[in-house]
Amino acid sequence: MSTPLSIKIDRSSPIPLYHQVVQGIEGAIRDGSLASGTRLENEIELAQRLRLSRPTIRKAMDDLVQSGLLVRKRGVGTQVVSSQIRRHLELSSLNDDLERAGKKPSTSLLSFEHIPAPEQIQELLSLPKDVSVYHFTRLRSAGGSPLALMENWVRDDIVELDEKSLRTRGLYELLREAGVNFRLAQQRIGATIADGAQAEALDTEAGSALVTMQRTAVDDTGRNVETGSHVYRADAYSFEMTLVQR
Amino acid sequence: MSTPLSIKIDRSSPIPLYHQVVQGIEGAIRDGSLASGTRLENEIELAQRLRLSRPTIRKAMDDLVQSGLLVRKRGVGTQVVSSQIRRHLELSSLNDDLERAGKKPSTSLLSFEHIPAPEQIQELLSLPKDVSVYHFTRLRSAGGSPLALMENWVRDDIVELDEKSLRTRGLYELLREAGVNFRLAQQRIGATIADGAQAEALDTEAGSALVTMQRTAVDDTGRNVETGSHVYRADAYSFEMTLVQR
DNA sequence: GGTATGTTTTTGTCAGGACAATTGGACAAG
DNA sequence: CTTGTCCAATTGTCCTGACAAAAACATACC
Repeated sequence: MSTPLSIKIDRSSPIPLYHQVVQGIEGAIRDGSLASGTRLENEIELAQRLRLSRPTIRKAMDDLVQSGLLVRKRGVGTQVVSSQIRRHLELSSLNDDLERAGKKPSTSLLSFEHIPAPEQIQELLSLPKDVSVYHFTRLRSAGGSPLALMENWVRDDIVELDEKSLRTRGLYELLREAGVNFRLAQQRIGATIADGAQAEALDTEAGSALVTMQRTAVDDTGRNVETGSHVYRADAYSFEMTLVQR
Repeated sequence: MSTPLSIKIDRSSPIPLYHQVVQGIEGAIRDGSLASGTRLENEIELAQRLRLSRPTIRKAMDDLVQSGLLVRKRGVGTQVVSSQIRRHLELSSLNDDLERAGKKPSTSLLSFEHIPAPEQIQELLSLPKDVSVYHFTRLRSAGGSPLALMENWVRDDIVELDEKSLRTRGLYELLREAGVNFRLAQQRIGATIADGAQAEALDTEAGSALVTMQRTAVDDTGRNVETGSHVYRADAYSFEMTLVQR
């Protein structure tokens, strides 16, 4: 019944053992050797076969259940989840999404300023009084057609931004490079109707549907690094996510 | 520096110990005795004080980090995250806001049928050939004003539905009662503009913005139980979520 | 034939211990 | 004053072991 799983464990690797198991199972699911609905070996057997302890296996399983690839049931076993349901909603950026999809994103910088934080932004980012912000708007296109209009505020005591780097690189890429480790983001997704300016920028018509997204991102030290307000052409973008019952 | 935390552990309770710790810390954060940014005691100390093992404490912390209430850093400690973000996390949607404002949601059933599954639905739910579906549309209102138009398909080999119960009870309530344990849901959020029929049902104007959501839900045995397509008035609803970097 | 009642399988919870990796600060060296 | 080095604190990883709880299945009994 249970499918034997071939995973290589490299004990000299710097990658934690449990994560090697995660990668192994993830890979097996992706390349089809673990079909959806298959029952895995039980934890104890798997642990013995890989010469790992049961807690290590369980830690790996926990991660996979959390990311929605496996389903566990006491007394029954662990199954690969239905293949319709898959992946998503990581803390990623539009830029990452597009690159992953193999589309070449391009960005044009519509405005850029370095200013004292407006009151509302100061509150949103919980800024000390003396910290200023970068404020800029960008237009992101993929495959030649405009996709998103993005307005962002970034505190200036963490990273130094300039127009040139924003033209060529993604914001999250730049922040990560500056040593920012994102931990949390809070976002709200809604809808609106394109006004004249938005329609023109996005090469669509006033009155067409737009997806709106506001996001505030927090780094590992608890600072609110960035907040932004984005609009996407609804005919070209939607948010996909997998929710896991805990 | 670290704040001493008073949590009661009841070893005779059926609630797992680690979850009692989760509840305790959650409570302390919510009622303000653990202010945002506070550093917790370190894991070992906390474990000793509560007379629990470190793995148990860690399991609790894992859950709290996952749900976005805590942030950990090796060599440094564990902190309560910014209250700004937390506030958003609690008001999870405008719908909740409405409920909290004392406006009771109500539902009316607009259509109901029990039919063989259309091809597209059969595929979405991975249905065997002989399974039929319930197909119905509902209108959800809050405080007297319409909020959402919901169209759903449910496979008929898991639960028996009728018009009467759908008028008075929520769909998920009915499914849970029938013994369905949800584990996963995949959803897609986008935007559109209201057509004539939608506008009329939602008491708004054609051409106004709507938030769209398609969802497919999976139970603990891996079956796709339900799929639905909902539209919300954008001026009354948005999706709010907290993403956690893993 | 149907209904209890065990029995087995499997995941869930919990303990205690050991060492590794990272961070931040103190302190010394240049 | 800057840079490098070491140390202490703290979380991260991994192990062994044990028992509880739930589910599925087989068996015995009426």
